[in-house]
Amino acid sequence: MPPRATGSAQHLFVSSSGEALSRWLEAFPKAMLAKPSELRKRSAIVTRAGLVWLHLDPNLPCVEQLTALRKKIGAVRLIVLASVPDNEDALKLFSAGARGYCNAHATAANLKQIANVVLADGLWIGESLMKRLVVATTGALSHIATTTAPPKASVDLQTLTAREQQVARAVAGGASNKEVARTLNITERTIKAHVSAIFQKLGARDRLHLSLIMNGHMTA
Amino acid sequence: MPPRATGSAQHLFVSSSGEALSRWLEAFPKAMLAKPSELRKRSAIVTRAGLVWLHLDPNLPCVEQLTALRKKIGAVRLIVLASVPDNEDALKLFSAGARGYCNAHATAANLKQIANVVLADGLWIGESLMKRLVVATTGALSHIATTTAPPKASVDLQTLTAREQQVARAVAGGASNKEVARTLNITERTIKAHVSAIFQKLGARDRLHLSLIMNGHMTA
DNA sequence: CTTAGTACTGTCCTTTAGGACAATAGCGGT
DNA sequence: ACCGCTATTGTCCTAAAGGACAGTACTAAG
Repeated sequence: MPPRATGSAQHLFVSSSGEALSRWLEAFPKAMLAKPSELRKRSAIVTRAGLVWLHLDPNLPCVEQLTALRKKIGAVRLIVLASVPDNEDALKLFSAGARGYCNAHATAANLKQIANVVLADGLWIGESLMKRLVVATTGALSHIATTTAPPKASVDLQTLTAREQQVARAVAGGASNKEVARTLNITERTIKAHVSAIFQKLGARDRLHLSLIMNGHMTA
Repeated sequence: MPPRATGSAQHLFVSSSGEALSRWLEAFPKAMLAKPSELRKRSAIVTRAGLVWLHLDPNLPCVEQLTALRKKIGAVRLIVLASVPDNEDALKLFSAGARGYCNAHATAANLKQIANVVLADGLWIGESLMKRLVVATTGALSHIATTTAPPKASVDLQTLTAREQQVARAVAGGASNKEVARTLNITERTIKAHVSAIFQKLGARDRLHLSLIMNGHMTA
């Protein structure tokens, strides 16, 4: 069976606030919204061809939220959106049947990518968690210092020009536009231009997201 | 970036016998074949846009086969094909950096599906293993999670109050003040107060620095 | 020569961030 | 009851950030 296209799938966003982040609707304009409390019985809102996105309430235990939701909607593919991502939570949620776990502030492009993976019966694990899994045994089995080297190289910085990469590194490292401008001996305005281009190419919405992306805490 | 199509990706099958099962070539006619012994240096045969399929030799320890291969080909997406699938092995291999694990006798359609998932940065886990994850409460994965020491040795988050830690993690994860306010159901002004306190305590000068500090990219 | 890409700079404008200064309310300990 | 810590919110203000348009100059490829 060919993987279904993202666009044709039904999407249901479940959030305790009942409202969606703009990026969600940007990714899936025809998505439905609901509060956990609104989902009474086994409402067959979402079929097997769709996805359910659960936006975690940070004030409640995560696993309980998921299991409660599954009792109502049944065994559909479920992706968890966390405003405050946490690796421990992620593992529990996967054990509880989640097929994906990601930052609630992920970009629209990111959400689509995740949807594609999960719709194809894949599992989506964030970069950070994946890295911990990798480090887990490579560190335990052998104390080869090879793990120290590559914390980066996680994004296609290839799409950035040399100058843009230079700026991107500085910004991701915590420099302000003014600082970058001084060190490169060009105008702050120019830095802004580069930064905007970088955002565009990498799909970051601000410098903090850029930092997260370049440091492997978020997929571009 | 849109997920690459399966057909356009490079595929390299690594098998100790040096020959491929017919299904592999049926799925990817243009795939390359190689023995592990033939791959000497860091041959850049397969780029980031491709996939490497490692057919495990049942007579050798699986993790070693994978790590040996990774030393030669670098950090590419790698899928393990096992003639005799084993859940224990699968977990180890995922920890060692595999992005997929499946039966070597999988159908061509299956292989394509797996390729799609992994090429979209997803993770492929077999049905059996997935079931175990769902059932497991204190399985190997959670063991890894708890035993894997924080690779960043978090800062003195102790100095932060519970609420501040909550806010700090959200901010460090890329959320704006407004977003944090909404998820916590309090005013943006209050978030600012917390954020200012966090900066004070951790010695961060802005939210990006806070992110760097909390993610272990900065020692402060 | 023309076209595309890159680097650089400008102005105008809106939104966010973050600090300064201050206030109210709850909670636990002495 | 008083004190200290925490959570909450307020206003005023300055400085960054980031988008919207736009324009010039240089270079490499066609």
